[in-house]
Amino acid sequence: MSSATIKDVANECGLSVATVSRVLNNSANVSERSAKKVHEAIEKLGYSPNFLGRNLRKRETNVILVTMPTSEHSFYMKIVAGIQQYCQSRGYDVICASFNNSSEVEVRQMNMLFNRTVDGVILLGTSYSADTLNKMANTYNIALCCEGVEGADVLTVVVDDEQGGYDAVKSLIKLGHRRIAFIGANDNSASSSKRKAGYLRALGDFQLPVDDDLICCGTFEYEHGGEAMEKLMSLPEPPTAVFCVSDLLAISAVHKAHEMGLEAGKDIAVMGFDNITMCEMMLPSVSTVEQPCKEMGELVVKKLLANIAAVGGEKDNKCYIVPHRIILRDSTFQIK
Amino acid sequence: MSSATIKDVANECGLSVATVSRVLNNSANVSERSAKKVHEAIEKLGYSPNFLGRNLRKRETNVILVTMPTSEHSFYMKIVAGIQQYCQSRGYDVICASFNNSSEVEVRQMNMLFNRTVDGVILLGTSYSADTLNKMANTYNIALCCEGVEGADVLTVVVDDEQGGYDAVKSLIKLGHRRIAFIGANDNSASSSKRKAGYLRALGDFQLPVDDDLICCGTFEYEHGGEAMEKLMSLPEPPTAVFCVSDLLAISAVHKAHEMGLEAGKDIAVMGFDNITMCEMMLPSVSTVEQPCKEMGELVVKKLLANIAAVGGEKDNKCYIVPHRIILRDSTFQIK
DNA sequence: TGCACAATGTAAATCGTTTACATTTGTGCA
DNA sequence: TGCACAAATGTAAACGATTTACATTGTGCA
Repeated sequence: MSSATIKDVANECGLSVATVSRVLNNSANVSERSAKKVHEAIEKLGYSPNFLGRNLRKRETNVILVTMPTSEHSFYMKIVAGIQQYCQSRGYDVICASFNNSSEVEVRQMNMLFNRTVDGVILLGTSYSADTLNKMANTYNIALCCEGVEGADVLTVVVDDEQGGYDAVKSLIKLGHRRIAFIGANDNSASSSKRKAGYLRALGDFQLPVDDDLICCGTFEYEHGGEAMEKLMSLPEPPTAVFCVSDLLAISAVHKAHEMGLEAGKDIAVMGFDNITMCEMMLPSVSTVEQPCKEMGELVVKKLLANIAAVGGEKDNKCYIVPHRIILRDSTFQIK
Repeated sequence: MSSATIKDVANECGLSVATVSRVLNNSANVSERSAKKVHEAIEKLGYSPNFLGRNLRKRETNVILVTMPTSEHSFYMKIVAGIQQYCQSRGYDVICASFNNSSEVEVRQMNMLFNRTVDGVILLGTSYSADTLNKMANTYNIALCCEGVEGADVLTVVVDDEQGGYDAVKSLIKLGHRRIAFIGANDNSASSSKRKAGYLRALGDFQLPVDDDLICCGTFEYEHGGEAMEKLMSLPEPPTAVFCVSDLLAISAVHKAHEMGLEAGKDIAVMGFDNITMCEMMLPSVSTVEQPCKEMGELVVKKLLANIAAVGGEKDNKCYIVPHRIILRDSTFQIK
């Protein structure tokens, strides 16, 4: 538990630092006898290599930064778990940083990429424009996950949000619902606006009318779900089902319904998106469109590390679509 | 957005590297005119100092590592938010890493401290023994938060768990409950065992009998809450209230009660600990003992940074107690 | 003019590691 | 035995910044 250097190890075992370094990096051309001596010295001194020195020389850090708008959504942490798992097996470390929805803080954090504190960044949502992202991707290794940016030719891993929205609404229709509301963020969010497009396409496919009163666009904040729900259920002809673009909004809607004396899963069907852990814990449990968080995290970091390893070569800037899945629980029900 | 070096900056503004460095480090004896020129050059080149080079020389990294048993509990992320906020204002960065309840991974992560990749570590729960922690604290800067370790003379920030348990149970007693159960982890967890001690003291103070059938020790896992609840409510004489050592366990208990046809807040009172965001979102909302997460995070990192700054001096290894607060919501009720 | 002092430059050392290149050692074969 | 060649090891520069001793220049004031 000390701070021995490679020099100390070299002295201890009577070899040069170069040889010690070679042993450390499993390079060829080291005799077994020397390797053994080095390992003994390392053991004895409790030596572990200093990352700063190593990385300064190697011009890489083996650290991946994950940035997110807020760290308090368990959805993000699920993705981080997937990223971490894959990184662990590849000798990379993961830094998480949330920029609290402040683009100023986000810029500050991205400096870690520019000054080579980290080898790559995965953005779980961003305030950067497609243009800026494209420029960054030229020089540095970045990737988007969960939340794509229209027009950004950057490595991206997302579910098919439009299809997810479509499938969610279709499943409500299959349950007999005809008057289905939408609660989402505004169209600045790519994911929200695509899920809305899916909602509209499903209505169209099943010859259901689009009623603007049933479409509530606002933010991803918890409060918006309840406010929208209150408005919806006070309509002369309220919906029998609500599709929300996030589980948090759905839970807020369930909550507000309860306050209004309505029971989700009986008086009103509520469907979310993401499948955060809370969905199962809620009473009633919340139906949703599952995003395979862990798999998304693993995939995005796998591709990102491949880009980092591809020194001179062409980088992968494709958009990967991972499969979503409808999960019906107690907050939705069949209309008789 | 390039990777200019301090040399490039020096060339750009026609000054020497030394002067640029002096400006960067706010050292005295630099004319305003030069400082201005340097800043302009920095601006123009988009320069930011290479973290590795700087910190290798300065023997510090300005990074704090926060380790936790799992990243998927929002409770931890609330504390991290507090830590981050304070660090941001002090020019420190925060790394989060969860060791997934594996002491092997935890050891691996702590290497970041030993090889000087980070300046200090805050442990939100640990598998290290008091002995090992004490040894570490001799050479390195570490702190415990939320979960203390008995016998560890290490900087610590916690609530008074015993008193928290006491107050929770006392508040249930004040609501008229006489038969109160306990759901907790086993006594390896300092926090759980202290909260249990508080539970027992409260029963004693109010002359209520201790019934071993009402004491369910297991783990912090979600499942344990439900299992314990099932056992409790199947007793010949079931409790009218349950105190759980975490909100997650409480929510699990509420859930199981529901499955058994019992309504928390009406048929059985349930009280948790922590005040995670989910408490307010649940139906019924969950009564709890609040831990001031953000304040705890700020306090622990403030003290840790002070220790880091105190180069030669004596380190602060005190245990700071922050105030908890009882919050009564819908999952508890007055017995008539 | 000359002295003191502030501002700046020069250049080397340093942090811990990796690595290109140089050197030594060892082995097999003629 | 001696030579060639490979294997093993050593040497020293490099990575990018900071720090420092020392040298130089410029400025104001007595």
